[in-house]
Amino acid sequence: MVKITDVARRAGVSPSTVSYALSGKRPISEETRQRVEDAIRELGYRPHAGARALAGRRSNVLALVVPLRAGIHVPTVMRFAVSVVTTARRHDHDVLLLTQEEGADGLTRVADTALVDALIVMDVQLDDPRLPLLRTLDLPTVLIGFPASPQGLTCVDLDFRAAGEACVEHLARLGHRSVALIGSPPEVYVRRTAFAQRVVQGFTDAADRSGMSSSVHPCETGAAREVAEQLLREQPALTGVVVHNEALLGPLVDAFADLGLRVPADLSVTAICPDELAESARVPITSVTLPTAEVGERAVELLMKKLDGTAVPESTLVPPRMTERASTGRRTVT
Amino acid sequence: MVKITDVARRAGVSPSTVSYALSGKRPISEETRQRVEDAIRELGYRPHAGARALAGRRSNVLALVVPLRAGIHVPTVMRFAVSVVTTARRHDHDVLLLTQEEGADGLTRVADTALVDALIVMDVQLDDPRLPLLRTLDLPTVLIGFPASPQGLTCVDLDFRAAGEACVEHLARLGHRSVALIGSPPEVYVRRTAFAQRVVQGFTDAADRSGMSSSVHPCETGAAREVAEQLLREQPALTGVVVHNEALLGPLVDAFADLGLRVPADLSVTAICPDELAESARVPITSVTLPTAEVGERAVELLMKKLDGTAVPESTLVPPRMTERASTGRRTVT
DNA sequence: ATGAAAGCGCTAACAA
DNA sequence: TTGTTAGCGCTTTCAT
Repeated sequence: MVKITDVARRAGVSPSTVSYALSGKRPISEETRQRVEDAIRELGYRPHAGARALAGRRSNVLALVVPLRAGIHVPTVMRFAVSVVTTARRHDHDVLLLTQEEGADGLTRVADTALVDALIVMDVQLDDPRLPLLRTLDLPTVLIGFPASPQGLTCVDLDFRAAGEACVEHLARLGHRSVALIGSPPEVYVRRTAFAQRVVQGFTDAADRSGMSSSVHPCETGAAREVAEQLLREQPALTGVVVHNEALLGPLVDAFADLGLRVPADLSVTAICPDELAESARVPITSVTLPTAEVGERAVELLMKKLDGTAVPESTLVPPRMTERASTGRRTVT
Repeated sequence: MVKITDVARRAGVSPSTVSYALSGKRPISEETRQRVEDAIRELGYRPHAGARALAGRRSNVLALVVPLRAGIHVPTVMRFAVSVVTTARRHDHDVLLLTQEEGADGLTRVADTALVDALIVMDVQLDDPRLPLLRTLDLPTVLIGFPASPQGLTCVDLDFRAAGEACVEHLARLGHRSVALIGSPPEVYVRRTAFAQRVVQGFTDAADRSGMSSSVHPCETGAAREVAEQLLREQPALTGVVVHNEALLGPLVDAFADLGLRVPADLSVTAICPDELAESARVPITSVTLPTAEVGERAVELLMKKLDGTAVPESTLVPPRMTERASTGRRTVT
């Protein structure tokens, strides 16, 4: 194994000079820098990660904690992970993969052993049990998602409020006057995450601003047919719906068809969901996507700032991006 | 930060005794071991990973290289990754996530910097460009999948040959006498991976052994209808098919339905694919699953053996596991 | 602009 | 069974 002293000898300089040439932490004359670089290349030198971590108190590794629970959209998680790895590499960091299964212990472990020097935690819940730990751990951390009290933490997520608004505004532009939101199952609103409520806020505010009539329906998986019937019964003027429920999107579109409603001729449908899903419905759905790659990138960049001591905002909301597909059209007055 | 000398002082022993108590690499009297353990617990000591890696020449981290290319089944990759992480943790190792994108350079990097001390490489191709490197790298490595020349490498995968056989034998037991294999696109057989040919071998051999008439059809994505029609035309006695083509499974079942063939009444369908896919077809498909979790587990265990110098077999074939669903039934003689 | 040298926290000879 | 000690390969004061 070739080490820093080998490089130093070959370049005719001291080890510290090699180290500084590598880190740029002190000025090196152009000439020495060149000699050092040559020596490094000729010998194929690569600094030993462990030695670096020990002496430099930085492992250049960050941990990514991925969720396992049922109901998670696996391709989304994977894309997020890939984006984190790619971005981390651009910043000369590697990524250690942790599963949620290890829980809080896993976090203390990698922190205490100095295996990693920063943390990205996905799928943060409103009352996430890891929060107290994360607050005391004093490892730079970025959360994906917003807990109930995000004070003192750094959180990133899609701007779900704006996503709700975007859907409504899209429908408004198409002339629709009466809209409904098909939301997540009731327990999601109560227990889990903040994003469901945010969508509702955005949806309702935008509808009010546009003077549209609107209704909101938290909705169980499997209840597609019931909800579709209920909508027709209770809101006969309805011509636009926003679906924020991955499991229900397909079945709902099917149910509308069964009830003789053509999409988009009779009913325009928008959704907040992974593009993949929107594309694979029987009618491709106009949707606001979860900008996985962008969120991953932002998370890593925030972490890098924190690592070099820069202050970062507590909350980062990634703006929604809407893709128009076949499921929305102008309101046809009959 | 509490370090080994702190523990040693508190327990009234030398640092090396603490180290040995931790590693078990030399006998420690029951009494000292107890004192050391107490001290560790009281102080909340955790060994510094970098220091360990430097002094012990072992990072206790292994790298997992995941594929990115289109056509890969993302949930399968993710499940595999989770299984690798879980198993690695059981063996006191962590997992560094690398993307295929980094290519061979990524492998040299983590090897040369001693960041990891073993490698798991997924999605190995017949003529994988990383093979020469992997052979010279002299890092313990396990490949998922089989290259053209696996000599000197350690490979794990589903036993695709047995999978092909299992499907045919299942159909044979149900009384079917004429079967067809719908395979991957032609280029897969030529270019990519060994598993496609293996399925064909297993399929053909088993059909021959049972005295069944059989045919094999490499098949492009999107050609479902054509293939279905061709099968009916050329093999009128056909009552059983084996599908080894993830993209085609659903469309094919649809095509059979369109052509008036009831599954399983007129035609029994089996597949080799992720369970997820088999379950979500319009008729749940009897299938041989890719035993992701088991392959991940085996890969890690092989690596652990290699790490402590035990010889391991070059090739590990995980036996297929068949799940009977609604798409297969007894041949009905008409 | 560069060098010398003291650690970083741990492991593993070597000694006893 | 335990202790002493010399590194592991790098970073970073402190000097010059």
